[in-house]
Amino acid sequence: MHGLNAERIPLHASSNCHHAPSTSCSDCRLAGICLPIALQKEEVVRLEDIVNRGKPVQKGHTVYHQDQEFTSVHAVRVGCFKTVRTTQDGKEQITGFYFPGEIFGMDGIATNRHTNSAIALETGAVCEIPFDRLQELSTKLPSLQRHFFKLMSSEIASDQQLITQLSKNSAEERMAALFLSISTRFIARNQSGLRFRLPMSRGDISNYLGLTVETVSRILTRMQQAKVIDVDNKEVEILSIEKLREMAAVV
Amino acid sequence: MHGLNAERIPLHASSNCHHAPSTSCSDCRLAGICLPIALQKEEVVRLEDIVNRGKPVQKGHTVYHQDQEFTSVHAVRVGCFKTVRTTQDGKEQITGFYFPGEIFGMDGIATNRHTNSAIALETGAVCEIPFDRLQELSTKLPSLQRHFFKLMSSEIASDQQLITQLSKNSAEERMAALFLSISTRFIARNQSGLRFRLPMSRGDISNYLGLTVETVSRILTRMQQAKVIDVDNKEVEILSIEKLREMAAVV
DNA sequence: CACACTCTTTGATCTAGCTCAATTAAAGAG
DNA sequence: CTCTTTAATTGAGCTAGATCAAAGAGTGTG
Repeated sequence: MHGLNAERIPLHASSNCHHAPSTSCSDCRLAGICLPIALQKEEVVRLEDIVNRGKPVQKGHTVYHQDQEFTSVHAVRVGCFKTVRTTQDGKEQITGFYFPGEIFGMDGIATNRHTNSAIALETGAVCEIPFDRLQELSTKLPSLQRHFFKLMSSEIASDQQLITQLSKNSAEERMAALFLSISTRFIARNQSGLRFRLPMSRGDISNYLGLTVETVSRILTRMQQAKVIDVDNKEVEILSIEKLREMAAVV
Repeated sequence: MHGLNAERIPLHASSNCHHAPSTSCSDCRLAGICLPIALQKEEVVRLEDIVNRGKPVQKGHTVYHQDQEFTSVHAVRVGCFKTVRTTQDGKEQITGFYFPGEIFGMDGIATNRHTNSAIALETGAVCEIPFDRLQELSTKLPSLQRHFFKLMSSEIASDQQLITQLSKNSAEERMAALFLSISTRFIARNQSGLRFRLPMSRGDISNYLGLTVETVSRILTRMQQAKVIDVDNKEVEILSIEKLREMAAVV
């Protein structure tokens, strides 16, 4: 990376750029889509108390490793992360991409060990939320408990959506659906849903969607020829969201 | 169905067959693998209080429909259930099979609507656990809260395992892994893990694994020729669990 | 207990997406 | 800025599993 991408970035809470991570949940610009969304002002203060805010993570570095002891869940502060599961015979499967405000790492709760590794797709930062303290706090703040149940349930729903995609949809449909999902998530953070930079490589996309890099590349050119999107390396412009929706044959 | 299968069945709590569902969680023969497992004796009593026990469900009937309001999670008492997600364009995907003692229906928590339908594969029964009361009770019984987080986390882990299977494994590997999983679950209920009756049709298996019926059928005959399993319609005998494990190339 | 389903198996063929191979473009490193 | 490495594209075949077709086995019904 020769320079910082204007969209993402700041690594130090001390930065005074308007995009800089805040030092508290209350005034974090992601409050509206992250954990605090479910809480009252005075409750957020108690949450802040247990959150370890804004740990920087370099591109390609892991937040936690598969099989490592599970202690915390994480919220994306800056950047984009992927969770990867490695099988006994060495195959790797990306199980999710996580954008700012989204929570990841809930896979380890059942066994107390992570079943995935979490890796930064670009230099970014995460907030760490120790799970035992979160659990304790949840018994006192029913809305937090409810929110967490919901979060895990959403994770289940989105995993099942991917299952359906992998099982029933064509390569083109999967790609269209992924672009729509990414677009939606940019919009949730008040960024353009029609023009954005993909944080992940072609390899990541193909792995996640159960395809090969070659197929992904070919479908991108095909979509470009069909004037559905315009792709220049990682820069994507959606030219026709309607066509994209048609292609996605939504799940 | 001309008669009752010796393995599953009894529909009325009043039955005095030793397989009959009990009228309380405490003396349910599934207590060791169902919800009560996480609780103290006196806590189970409070759980019993909110559980609506042993509702019978006829083969092919649904416990709840996709898009229907979510109010309860369910535990399998007798029989086997599948959860099915129907996409906007009419494709169906089975997202899970559930055996006695297992909990299903947690997909609806996030949106308050079910994202799946749950259908009985054979005549059976479920215990209904109203989620609002469960949530309330969870704030008072931390071990119940913890257990529920774990349950949802397991659901996430098993969905991600299926994702990996669909994305990276061959038809044969998927089938082997499914048989291993079913075997393990029979063992958990103190039934034979080497000889059992499949509760689901070839169509269900193929749908779940992202294959066609024809492929499933062909692989079954191939496995039989290789003396890995012996299949007679729905009756399965595992002849070599080692070979099966090799084939599964475990995820 | 015969009829009408539905489910399962088997065979023949086809194709979406994979594999292999080579080229071009981007990103770091010195 | 040049060099090296890694990522992305494009092309030419190949193959696992799909599709199409038909026969055989189960299951339930009047």
